[in-house]
Amino acid sequence: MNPAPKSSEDPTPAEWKILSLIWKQGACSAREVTEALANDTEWSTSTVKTLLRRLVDKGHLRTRKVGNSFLYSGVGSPMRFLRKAGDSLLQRATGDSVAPLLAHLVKRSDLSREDLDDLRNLVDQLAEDAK
Amino acid sequence: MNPAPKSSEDPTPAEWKILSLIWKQGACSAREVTEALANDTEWSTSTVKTLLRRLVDKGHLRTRKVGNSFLYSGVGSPMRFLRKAGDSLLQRATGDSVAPLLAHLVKRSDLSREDLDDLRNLVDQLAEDAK
DNA sequence: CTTGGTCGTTTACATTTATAGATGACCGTC
DNA sequence: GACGGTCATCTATAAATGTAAACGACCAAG
Repeated sequence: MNPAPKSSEDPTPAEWKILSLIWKQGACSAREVTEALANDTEWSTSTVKTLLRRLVDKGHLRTRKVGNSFLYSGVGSPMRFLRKAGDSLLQRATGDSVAPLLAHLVKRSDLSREDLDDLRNLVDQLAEDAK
Repeated sequence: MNPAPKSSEDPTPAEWKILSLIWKQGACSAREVTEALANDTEWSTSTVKTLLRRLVDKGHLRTRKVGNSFLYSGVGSPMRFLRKAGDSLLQRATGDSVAPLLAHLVKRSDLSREDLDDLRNLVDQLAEDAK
């Protein structure tokens, strides 16, 4: 069925950096990735290209030939990855720390008023169900 | 001055597993850790001990001699680690995906009614401030 | 058509991580 | 006071990760 994602290995931290950049920017060339990352990192173009290749190998990115070079774009929805990462974060939290952790995340998230409304509705409903 | 926590390096995935276990169980002996992890993993006692040692080296665990063996317990508050992990999770999310991600986490968290109340208050206050 | 730049690919290597066997100290027991 | 079990430590090794130089194809400018 599925195009056999080959090995569904998790991205490494360095790979995450590139992957999330591409989620944010949309499809990018290797050069664009290198430049966009120049703020945080010192990665050489070779390094970036290696990481990109590994992400393609792992099935997280796909390429599209454009002129002489490639455009790299994400495969599958970011949410799939984020959920997985979020779940493992929760697994690390003990019962006592999970509520403060969520509070921290909500504060840091800078949500819009609509998002906050949605979230409140969700919380209300959960509280209802828990009754 | 300080016993030089040496390198405050982040735990690796395998180390996280042990670290969170110890947060949940409180201080544990190497044997207890091995047994508690026997559900998920196939780690030999040697492997567990290596991981424990590395966590001590990195300054994430401290030991206390008890009889012939050691008790390992966490150093510093779990929240410090969780916040850091949470922040990097958020950094991976694009603006569009952060609200659904939080919703997912809140749903998965199985919060108590009190926790839900607290969370709603937080959301209310944030909505207020955002006005 | 040679030069210089840009690309992707190949290969390389040091470090870190995962995983565990071997070793030697210690302790209770027969 | 030798024996069997339990610990922690030391040593070992394969795999993953981070980092990048070297190489060869391609193309635009002189």
